Amino acid sequence: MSTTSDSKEAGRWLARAGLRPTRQRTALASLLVEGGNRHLTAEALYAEAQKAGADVSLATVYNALKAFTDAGLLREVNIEAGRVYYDTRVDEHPHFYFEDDGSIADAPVGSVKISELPDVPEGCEVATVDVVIRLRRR
Amino acid sequence: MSTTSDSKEAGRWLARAGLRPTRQRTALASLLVEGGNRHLTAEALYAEAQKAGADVSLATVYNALKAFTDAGLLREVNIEAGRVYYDTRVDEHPHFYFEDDGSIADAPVGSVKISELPDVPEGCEVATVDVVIRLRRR
DNA sequence: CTCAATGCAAAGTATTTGCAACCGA
DNA sequence: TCGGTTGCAAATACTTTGCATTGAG
Repeated sequence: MSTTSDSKEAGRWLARAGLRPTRQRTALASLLVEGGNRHLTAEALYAEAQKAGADVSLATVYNALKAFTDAGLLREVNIEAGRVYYDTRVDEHPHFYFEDDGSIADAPVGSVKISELPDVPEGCEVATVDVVIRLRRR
Repeated sequence: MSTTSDSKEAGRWLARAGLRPTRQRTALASLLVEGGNRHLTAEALYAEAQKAGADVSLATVYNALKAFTDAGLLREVNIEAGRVYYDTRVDEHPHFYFEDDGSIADAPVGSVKISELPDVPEGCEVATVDVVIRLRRR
C-alpha cells in the first residue's frame, strides 16, 4: 500500500535529483523506495503500478526509469539480452543471476574483491566494474 | 579471404562439437576462426558473410550462433541491453566495454583477480563469473 | 501562462519460430 | 532415403519516439 510517508519519502527522493514530482513519478517512486533493494524491469514496475491503482502508461514507466537513472537515483543492470533491470541500489556491487528463472539478487557487499585492475587503454578511465555471478541449480 | 586451410580448420572446429558441417556453417565458422579473438553480433557476422559472398540468411546466422554456443564453441557476452555479442574465446575472462561506441575488447587475462567469492545461495553452484569493465573517454 | 511531462499508438530493433524445401551422411 | 538444416516471412519481445494534451510551478 502507498502511505503518506511513502509519498513524502518519494517526494524527497525526486527532489534530491531535481525531478519534477508529478503524480506518476511520485507513484512510481513510492513503489521503488518502499520495499528496500529491488531489481525490476519496466514491465514489472508497470504491473505493480497498475495493481496499486496508479494510472501510469507503460511508456511513462520507461521514460521515468530513464529519467531516474540519468539523475543517479537508479542503476541499470544489463545481464540478460533484451531485458534491462533497474536496481534501487546505486553503489557498485556484484549481482547473483539465477539462470534457472532469470532473477537477480544482490551479492553480499565486499564479497568479491578485485585485487588488480588491468591497465586501461590510453585516454580512457574506468566508469564502473560490473560483476555478475551466474548461478545454476546444483 | 577464405582459404582452403580456413575451411579445413572450420571443419575441424565443427567436427569437434559434433555439428554437421553444412555449407553455411562452414562459411560462418571460417569467418569466426580466422581473424583470432573476436566479439561480434549476429548482424555483424551476417554482414561479413554477405561481403564474403556466402549465401546465408540472417535467421541461419542466429541459429548457427546459438548452435555453436550450445556446443561450447562460442561464449555469449551480455553487456548491452538488446544486443548479444559472441566471443570466440570460451574461457572465463574479463571484458572492456567502451561506452562511447559500444564496442567490446578482451581485458588482459588475469588482470582482474577475484580474491573472495561470496557464499552462494543454498543448492546453487557458480556457473561463471562475468566481469565487465566499463570505460569512458577521459 | 509556460514548458516539462504524459498518454497513446506507431515505429524501431533484436531475436525467435513455423513450416516447406533442401542437402549431407 | 532420412532427419537435421536452411530460408523466408511472420511473430514476438522489449524499448523508443512523435505528437497532441495535460498539469506543475
